[in-house]
Amino acid sequence: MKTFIKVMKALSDPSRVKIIKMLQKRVMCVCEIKEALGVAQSTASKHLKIMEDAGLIAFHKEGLWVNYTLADGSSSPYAASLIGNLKHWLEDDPEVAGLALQLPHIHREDICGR
Amino acid sequence: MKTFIKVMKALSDPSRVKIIKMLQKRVMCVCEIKEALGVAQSTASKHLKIMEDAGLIAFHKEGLWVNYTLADGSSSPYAASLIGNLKHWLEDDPEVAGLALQLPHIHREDICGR
DNA sequence: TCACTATATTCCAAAAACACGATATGGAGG
DNA sequence: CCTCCATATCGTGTTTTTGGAATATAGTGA
Repeated sequence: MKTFIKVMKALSDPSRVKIIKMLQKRVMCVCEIKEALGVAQSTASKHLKIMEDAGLIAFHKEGLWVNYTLADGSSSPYAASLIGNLKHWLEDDPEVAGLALQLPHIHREDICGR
Repeated sequence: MKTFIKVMKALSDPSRVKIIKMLQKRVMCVCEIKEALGVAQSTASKHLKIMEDAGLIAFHKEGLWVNYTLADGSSSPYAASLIGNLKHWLEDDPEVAGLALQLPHIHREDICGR
């Protein structure tokens, strides 16, 4: 029950759902996510931790950068199923569509080294 | 997005998930649910309203009783999908299994007219 | 209409979620 | 070893969620 609740809670916040939808398009680092969502860096980082605890996303470090990706689903069947559903879900949502449009113009090099 | 978040929030509480699991077995009225969960009547009623708003459950009145059932899924595709998944999910959860065992011994006539 | 009963709603206090700024951590390069 | 930078964590104030008691509502039968 606890692991299930954790996944549901993780998907109960619009910012976190938007992160999932962005990660469907490509790998992202924390500062790119913070930029896309327009939130503080600490806020982005915390959202990512919550979703990682739930088994929704994974990361691998590459020097100073931390690249976040969708989880492969091996850690939580609930997460795996929801990730699958979210492939089609919310594709027509205006906020999600807007993010998809600006995503190609967000590059980590332009954001962090400032 | 809002309707999706509503469904996720509705399923982010253990008591509400337990209600879904019980409604998979049979129709229940508010006082039966309150008894099974061991919560106040107002609490049970509020949980039910949240899930009804999310399109997860439905009710029809029968005199003073209000019978709650799982929704048919016509009001929310997200709810429909999750309800489908929850048919198999959490079947082995100890709390859910315990509820399933005591469910046959809970009758509205024994609870309310007291 | 009046009393009774199952449920809904309101009110309030406690707990959790959330966001931000500030600080800590840890890898990379000199 | 020291500095720099991307990210993580901490501390704090604010908002949302939660649960129960008390009250309101609505259906029923007399």
